[in-house]
Amino acid sequence: MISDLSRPAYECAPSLLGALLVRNIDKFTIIGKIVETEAYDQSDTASHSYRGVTPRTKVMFGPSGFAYVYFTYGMHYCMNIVTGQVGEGSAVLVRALEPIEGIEYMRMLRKQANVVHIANGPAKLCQALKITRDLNGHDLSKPPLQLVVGETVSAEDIVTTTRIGISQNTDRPWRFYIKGNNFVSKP
DNA sequence: CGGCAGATACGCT
DNA sequence: GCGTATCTGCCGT
Repeated sequence: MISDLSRPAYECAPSLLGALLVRNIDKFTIIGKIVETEAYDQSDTASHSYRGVTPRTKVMFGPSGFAYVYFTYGMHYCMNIVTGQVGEGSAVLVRALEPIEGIEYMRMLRKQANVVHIANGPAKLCQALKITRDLNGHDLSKPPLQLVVGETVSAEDIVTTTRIGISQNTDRPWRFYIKGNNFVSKP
């Protein structure tokens, strides 16, 4: 079983490092290890959930263990894992994956030969795993996209920093990544 | 490799 | 209208 996702996002985010995302597309299986995450919650002006429930953000307020996929910049998808209690509006943004299986398939989807650049960013990994709006609200305990237990990352191998790409609450230390991992977006 | 512009749709003011 | 939890290509060093 995956770590308890009913906890606050800033606690789940570091504990999700090392977990695996398993994606089934037709007969192919793609697996990536989570190496970088960020926490967002309702008390946070940088979070989509800050202004309450809307059609777009309602998944964030639902039960934990579901996928919140949003579209931004007119062309990119990003994927979150919903955390916390029902009604709380919190989630963990998956910012980077280390490709484990199905690398050739990911290369094709990304049109990118260099493995390091296949999934080292939130929109890149959605391209690599073919994650779109269809998977918004998907239960991550079931195919075609599952969150499963991977390696355990010890606390001393987790680096904590401020978050990337936001203009509010930039001082919150809510970004986490695996120390020394080459597939992190910005080490 | 670092910095910058451009792409481009949609939710919310 | 405006700003966006981003990426890529193009430029200069």
